[in-house]
Amino acid sequence: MSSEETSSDGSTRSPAGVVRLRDVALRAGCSVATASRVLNGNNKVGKAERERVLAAATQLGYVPNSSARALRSQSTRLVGAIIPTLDHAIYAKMVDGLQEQLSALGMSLIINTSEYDLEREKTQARILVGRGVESIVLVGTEHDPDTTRYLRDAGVRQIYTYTCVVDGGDAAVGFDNSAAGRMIANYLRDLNHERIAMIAGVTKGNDRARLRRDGFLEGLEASGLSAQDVFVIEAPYKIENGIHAMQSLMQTYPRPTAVFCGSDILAAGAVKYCNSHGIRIPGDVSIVGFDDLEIAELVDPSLTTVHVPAKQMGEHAARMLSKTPSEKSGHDVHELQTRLIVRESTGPAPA
Amino acid sequence: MSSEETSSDGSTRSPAGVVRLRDVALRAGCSVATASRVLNGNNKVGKAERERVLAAATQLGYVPNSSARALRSQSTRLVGAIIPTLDHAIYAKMVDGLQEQLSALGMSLIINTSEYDLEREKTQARILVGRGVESIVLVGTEHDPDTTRYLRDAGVRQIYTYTCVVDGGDAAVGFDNSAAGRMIANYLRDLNHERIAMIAGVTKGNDRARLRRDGFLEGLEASGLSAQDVFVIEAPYKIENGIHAMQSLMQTYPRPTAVFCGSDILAAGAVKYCNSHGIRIPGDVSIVGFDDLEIAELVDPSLTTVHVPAKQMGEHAARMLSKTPSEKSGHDVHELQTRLIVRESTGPAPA
DNA sequence: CTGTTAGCGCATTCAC
DNA sequence: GTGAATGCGCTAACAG
Repeated sequence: MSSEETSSDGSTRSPAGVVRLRDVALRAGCSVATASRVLNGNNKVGKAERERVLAAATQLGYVPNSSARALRSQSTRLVGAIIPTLDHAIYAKMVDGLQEQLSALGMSLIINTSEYDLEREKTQARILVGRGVESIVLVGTEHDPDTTRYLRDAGVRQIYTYTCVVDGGDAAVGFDNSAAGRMIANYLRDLNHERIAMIAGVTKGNDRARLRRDGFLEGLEASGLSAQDVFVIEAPYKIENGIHAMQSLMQTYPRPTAVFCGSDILAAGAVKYCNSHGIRIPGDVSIVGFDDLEIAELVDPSLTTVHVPAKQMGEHAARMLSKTPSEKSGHDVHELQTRLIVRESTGPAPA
Repeated sequence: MSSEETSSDGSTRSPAGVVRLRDVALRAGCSVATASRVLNGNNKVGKAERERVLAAATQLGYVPNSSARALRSQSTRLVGAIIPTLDHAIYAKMVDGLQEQLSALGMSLIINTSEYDLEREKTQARILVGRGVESIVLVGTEHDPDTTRYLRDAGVRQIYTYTCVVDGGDAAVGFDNSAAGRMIANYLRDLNHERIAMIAGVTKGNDRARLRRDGFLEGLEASGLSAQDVFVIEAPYKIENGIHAMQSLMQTYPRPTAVFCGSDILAAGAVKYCNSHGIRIPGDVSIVGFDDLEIAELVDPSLTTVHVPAKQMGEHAARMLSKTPSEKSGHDVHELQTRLIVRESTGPAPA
């Protein structure tokens, strides 16, 4: 049995009605090679021939088979991204920007989620390599050494995001988490807070959370406060965790007068706890978030937080990817600026 | 020049360090055909041979080249999704669930965004077909006829989400937007509200927004209220739009005592407006949202809203995709249940 | 400028 | 059961 059918107009088509390059060439009266050249913008083709090919392609609605193209040319224009989860606006925004730019640059994006698990990340990386991605966008600098090595061996470019540290990767676009932490430390100290606590994200396998915390503690030390006295609770980025962590903190003695949260999500939970327990913000306690998500403006009082340009980060990563690595000599780091957004949730330490 | 290198152990590898099936076969001491059979679960292979192949594959870290596999087998195990934007939790959650299940089922996901533009959606669909996706997940039932026809001609399955209406598609997983609208109408009427308004999403090109509105108006009519008297404002799902729309509504006379918002985002804006203008919720006005996002619980007062099982929707879509269409006779619709979540933002109409 | 030729890596038919 | 041979659709080298 033949896998082809001969339709009434004499052309030969695949069963699914998919138009192949051969069909275009047939209609244009040239060889597939010529048709291929035209469709790939190769200049060395006669004007008349070129026009006929273009016309045929349009009329037939030709769409190149990217599997074949990829197999042959070793170029897929495919990029992969492995992020912790899409169910967190800070990552969804980044991916949104990444996708948008990539699409404009003629590349496609395959996404996978790791659920903050470096093991899972490794598995997903292998899958993406199998899919033929030429680059891979990862979150943060900390990864399983196997992952990094594997990707390097496979010739896949690694772009780290939300960080400025390239380490084993090829490029990074993000911001200085440690400096952001220090900035908050200074801000709270300038408001005369002395009893300060932090609700951090889980630092295991998460360098962003760790650097934020460390930078914060460093900043406090530098201002004459002992980091020993700073109570730090770690919790996954969920509202309930913010609530419970704040509850724990409010039961310590002496109570902190300021709490820095590693994410607006945690901060929103903290605010919720205070509101429902008669703890005034910022009268009794000041709360600082991180990320500047929509919720920062919606909670009452609105959150003082650190703005993270997530979408721009994704867009910039896409642009980095569109450049061939050779254009860039060695490691390529692009630092974006975070900035403190002062709203209603912070104030001077109570007298 | 050869494109291969002979490494010290005598095996032949591609320059990029990628392991091919040939390498596995070589190490296992069999032909590529046998290796292929083993790796594809073909039964007709001797036990000893099978074990050796499996071992070799593991040791070498073999990952099949999916371009080659796709080209040969005409099966890519690739699915595409076109959603309005990732910068809206309701879609990000769905994609999160979709991706997770797809990954577990050995399929990969390419995402594209349309920004609520049906023209853009058409373009993205062509790109995805070129990428070889076997199915495509779309949001809603309303699409450019060209898109629908094109996908059908290309043999690509269309799964619609957030809706129960298949129309030109092959399957749908979602909920009854119209029924949800009616449910809210009944709920507000039971609370004795008579002056009722709505802040809807943009209905052009968005059947979900339109059905929600129409169902709501139908429900009000059925309860004896004239839809003529119901003021409806349309606005994109942005907080500021919720603020401005609420401002407009509060300047009408007589003021509505209840406002149904087509999204929690709009509702959150509405709440924010009221809070900053001394309008009591629900004392002066009741507000109902839609989606049940995290913000619904964070705003003060917390939002009465309609719960939409976005993540489950994505998960279910993935499962539908894993079944071959032939297993399902014709159109396949899966309806998920929405439910009313009553919180603090609603109460009886003021006397 | 254009056509002919030769694979990319893999699954699969056909012999054995 | 197993291996050799074939070609999926396309691009790139090589002739002409």
